[in-house]
Amino acid sequence: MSTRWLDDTEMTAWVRLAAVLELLPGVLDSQLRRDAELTHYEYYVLAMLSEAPKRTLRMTALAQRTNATLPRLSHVVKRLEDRGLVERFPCPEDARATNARLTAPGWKKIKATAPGHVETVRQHVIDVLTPEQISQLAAITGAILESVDPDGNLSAVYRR
Amino acid sequence: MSTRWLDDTEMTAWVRLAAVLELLPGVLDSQLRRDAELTHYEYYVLAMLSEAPKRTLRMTALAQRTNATLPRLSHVVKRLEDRGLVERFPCPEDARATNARLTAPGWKKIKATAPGHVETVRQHVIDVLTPEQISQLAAITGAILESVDPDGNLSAVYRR
DNA sequence: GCATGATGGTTGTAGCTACAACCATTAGGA
DNA sequence: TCCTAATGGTTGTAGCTACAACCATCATGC
Repeated sequence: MSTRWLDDTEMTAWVRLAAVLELLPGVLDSQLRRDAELTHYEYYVLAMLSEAPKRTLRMTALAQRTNATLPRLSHVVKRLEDRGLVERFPCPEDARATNARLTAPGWKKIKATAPGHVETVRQHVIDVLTPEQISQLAAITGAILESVDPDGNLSAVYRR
Repeated sequence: MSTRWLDDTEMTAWVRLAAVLELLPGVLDSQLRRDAELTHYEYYVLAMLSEAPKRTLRMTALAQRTNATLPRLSHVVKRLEDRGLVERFPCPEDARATNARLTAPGWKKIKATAPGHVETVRQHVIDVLTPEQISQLAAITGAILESVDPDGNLSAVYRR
């Protein structure tokens, strides 16, 4: 079976997407590390908790919302717990499960950090695109996510 | 100064892009690790060398083409050298510089690996998009790269 | 010539992630 | 009532990346 290579247009799109994949996370990480001593992933964990009812989520649900595996989340939450930004406690309804809850310092942290982070996202993504392009980007990334994660095991959030 | 928060459309686009940033690299990495014992970044290094004249590039040029910092590249090339896929030698014109060259086994490796990798890229990105969306993606990622890397210090490749 | 700064690259190390192994609890049958 | 499989989560460890420190060479001005 012969390979279907990429044509020029496809190659341009892919090479640029690959570059974004490589560079953008670093930009987000370094702003957050500099201003808040958080990685982008840690920020996302705090942000998802801050929007949840009672600022509490089960580990599995939190992993799904943050597009991560459970082992990764477990390590990250432990570190956040050591820093006093999050606390864990056993789930009353299911003894297997663990709940993660944002603490008061965690809430203050995310409140203080959000504006700078949103500004960074605007600067490098949103504000460099036209409104049409923003809609296009949502459709394109939606299609990619469908194929990367067809069952929505991770990232339930991106579905409308 | 008050924060300009994201509206619904902007938020959808950003959340999905963030999910792609988190999930797609893992998909690419695991295919390559499974089929060729290479990370996506290592693959890219070999691929850029394979397209260069004499399959040779200076470390700085290679770092630029692969969107990486020099320290990162240096570590990766050392590992590839240990595996016999790449070799390094001092640059004749500038004694400060180092050239990296693809070896014969490295050439065979990239030749054998490329079809499977292209297939993965097609499956998860190219083939899930319409031709219009592929053009849109190139424009969108181009704009993002302009802001992330305005001087083209990294990633000179994405420029037309 | 020879300082001084810029350029090109390597190395050491701390910290995060992936993967696999593992344990506890729950659910579903027979 | 067990037995088994599935679910929910944690832990250990190897391996990669980021950051800073470092060294050598080149270029410039005087």
